[in-house]
Amino acid sequence: MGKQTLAGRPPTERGRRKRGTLVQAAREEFEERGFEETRIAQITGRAGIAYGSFYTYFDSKDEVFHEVAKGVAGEMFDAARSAAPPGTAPVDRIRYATERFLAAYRDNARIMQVIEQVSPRHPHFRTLFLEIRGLFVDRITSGTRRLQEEGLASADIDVETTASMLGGMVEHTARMLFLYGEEHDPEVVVETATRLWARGIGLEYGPPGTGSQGAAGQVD
Amino acid sequence: MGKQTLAGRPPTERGRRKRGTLVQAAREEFEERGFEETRIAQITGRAGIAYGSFYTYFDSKDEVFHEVAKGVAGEMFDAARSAAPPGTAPVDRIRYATERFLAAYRDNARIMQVIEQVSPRHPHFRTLFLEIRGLFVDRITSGTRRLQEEGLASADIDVETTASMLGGMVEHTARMLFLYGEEHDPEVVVETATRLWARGIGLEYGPPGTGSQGAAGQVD
Amino acid sequence: MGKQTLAGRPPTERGRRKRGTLVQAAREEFEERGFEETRIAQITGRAGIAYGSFYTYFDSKDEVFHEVAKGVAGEMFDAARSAAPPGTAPVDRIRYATERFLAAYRDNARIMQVIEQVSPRHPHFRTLFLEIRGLFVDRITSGTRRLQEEGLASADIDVETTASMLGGMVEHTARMLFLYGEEHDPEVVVETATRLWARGIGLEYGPPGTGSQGAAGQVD
Amino acid sequence: MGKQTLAGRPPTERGRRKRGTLVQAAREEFEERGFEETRIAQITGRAGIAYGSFYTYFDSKDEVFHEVAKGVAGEMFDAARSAAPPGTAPVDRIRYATERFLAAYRDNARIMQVIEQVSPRHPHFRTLFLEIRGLFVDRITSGTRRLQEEGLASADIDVETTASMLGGMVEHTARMLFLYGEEHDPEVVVETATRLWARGIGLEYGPPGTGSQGAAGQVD
DNA sequence: GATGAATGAGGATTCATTCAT
DNA sequence: TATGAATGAATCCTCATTCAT
Repeated sequence: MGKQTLAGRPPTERGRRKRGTLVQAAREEFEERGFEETRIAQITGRAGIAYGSFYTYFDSKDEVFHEVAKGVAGEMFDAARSAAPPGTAPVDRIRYATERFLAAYRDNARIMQVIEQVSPRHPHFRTLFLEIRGLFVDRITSGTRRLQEEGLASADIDVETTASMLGGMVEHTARMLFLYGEEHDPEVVVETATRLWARGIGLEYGPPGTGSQGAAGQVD
Repeated sequence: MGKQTLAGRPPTERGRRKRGTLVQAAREEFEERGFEETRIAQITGRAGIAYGSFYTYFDSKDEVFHEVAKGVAGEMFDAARSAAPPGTAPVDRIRYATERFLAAYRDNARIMQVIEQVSPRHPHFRTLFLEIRGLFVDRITSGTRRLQEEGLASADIDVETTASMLGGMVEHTARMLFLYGEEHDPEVVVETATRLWARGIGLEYGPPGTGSQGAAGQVD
Repeated sequence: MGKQTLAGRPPTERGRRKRGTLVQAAREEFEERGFEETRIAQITGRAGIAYGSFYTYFDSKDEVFHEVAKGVAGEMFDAARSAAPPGTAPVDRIRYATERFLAAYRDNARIMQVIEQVSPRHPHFRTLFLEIRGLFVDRITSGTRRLQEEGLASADIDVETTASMLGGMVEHTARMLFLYGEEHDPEVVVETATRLWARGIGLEYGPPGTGSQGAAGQVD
Repeated sequence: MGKQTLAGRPPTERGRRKRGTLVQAAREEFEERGFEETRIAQITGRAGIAYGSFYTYFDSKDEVFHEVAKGVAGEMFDAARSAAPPGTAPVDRIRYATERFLAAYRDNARIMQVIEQVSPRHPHFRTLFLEIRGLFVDRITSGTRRLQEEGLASADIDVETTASMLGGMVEHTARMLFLYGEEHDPEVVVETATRLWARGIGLEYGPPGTGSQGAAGQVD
């Protein structure tokens, strides 16, 4: 990939815009039909660009997909890094993280699914997919460790496994909500997740605003 | 589908056997390569049957896949229905259900993933996939309701949402374990899941064999 | 090349015939348009076979070309091996070899040219091309050596170089005749070639039938 | 061809230089890859000129090739016209012509081959190719005629055919040497060619410097 | 004039399905 | 029924040429 195409960094502003249009169009097509079923002609058609021009900006279908996936990873990473303001109570931190994750997933669920579909046969995407997930789980892991140190979370749990499962719980819920149209009251989902998470690690759960604990703990 | 082929119920014993061989071969190929990447020639090759004979038993590639999926659904349904013996303590029932689910998923994870891959564009498989999942969630729902009635589980939780999330938690864990090779001690996984589940619904969690409650409750 | 196509040895008689038809059609198209300009559709069209069926017999355009070239090489090798009957006088042997070569080249000139065209970028064909030529030159070399031993040909010539040049002379003449339509009386060409060849290696040249020497020498 | 582009005669000095650069770059690319495989982008890349500018100087890929071929023809024509100094002995003239031809061919062999490759489907190049060759053969023809008139060469040979074959012999040798890497001692090649040529037309052959004849004859 | 992006026809190959034996 | 060859639509990618800056 790369050759003499602009693949990567087009010099002109106009080129950059056009490339962006293609990436967006590609993302939408991939979301609607999956990677294999998406035709170059559909992408260029949606972008309002000539067929051949696709290859001015990308060397192959794989390459646009890489680009799309890169963007998604960026968005998800940003979401994973966002933390509640200092001084927030532990349970509220959990609630905050859950809301954040669900919001990020809502916008990216479809394309994440396509990335996952592709991943079994494309190690690169498999890795990317696991990295996105890993970042979330790591946040939960370190947050939980801190709560243990502060004596707020149970000391006898396997933090890694617990974090993996709690993260998975929220992720799976996001999938059911945004990919399979399972219907739940969003508020209830957040509260249920927060309760299961908090109680699961031994925190006293209280509904939003209760501030049932001091402001000491941190989820991430 | 159907035409004048035997698609469905071949009359002779020999035909039935051949059909079964094809379904098994198809399942293996689908697991290894996904639906799109699997070629009819690979299926017949693996089954040791002539290329053209495939169409004696099935009208299309879609049809074998239906057949494969039907089998998987059956296995998963059986697993979902299995319950701990009467008199088992609630936490042990949860543990039992978790173990059962993980075991069933281990054997079917790859093909389940393919079914899921196909589901966005094939309503039939989407439905099937949701039914399999729904059955598990329903078991959890009714089990939890019973525990509430017995005063063992928290009364203030949204049972449907909670069941969906707990089921999702275990399912997601199974995916990570069996599809993405995440490594966890199986015992720890089961115990962590059981703890999160039990505590989440307000049960007192105790390690296996503790029998921390009377034998009254039922998870399913 | 080879995969699961019949590439090489089709089992049924009917298949073999069809394959042969394709090879012949391909040869004709290659002769008319060269390798690059020949389209699969032209080959199948000429053969009266469906487009896709081409790939039942060959894995690629390259492969038919290999097949065609193999046939040509066989014909040329046969021509190179043919020798005048024992007892033929040296000059008559030269005349015989020249006639034989020209006849063989006449039938294969066009396709030989295509093989040559392709050879710069396809080592396989380059080798094949050089082997065909090499065989002719070797025959001349050994024939000339024998004549030297018998004291009929000059002893002071570099046999290898001489053979290469005499062979090239006849080959080049064949090219001009059959590829570029240069017009010469065939009889005159053969006589001129024979004279230049004979005199060049120091033989006494006499017109056909003269039998100017005893029956001792051998060109090959 | 022609339109309103400068195709042909760019007015400014700078334009002429640029055009020349392109022709040279084109020649090198054609030599390395052949006509079909050469891309406009490769030519402009090598020339260090913008892609689009190619069409400022030429109307098409064919046109640069014409230009390249024209240059080659010029060089070859010059070589063909060069003759040994007056007073050189016939055999030395032959030797001289052979050396000249080989030297000219060495520098142009690759591009000549490309011209030949293209010629079957481009009458223009076919003609050009035949003209280059024709010029050499004509020189040989007239030289031989003169030797016949002087009683030095056999009177009973068909001069046209003989000239064609002798020219072809040297040309073919050049091809083997410069295109196919056949290895021969250059001195031996020249001597062998000279001997075959001289003896073939009935001249007494003597090694270089021998000056076996008076200085009367002329090869061209 | 110079530049390099835009255009779209063209072509090799794949493969589910059909069909003749 | 069994077999495997036949079919041809479908798709990705290439690249000479055109054209807007």
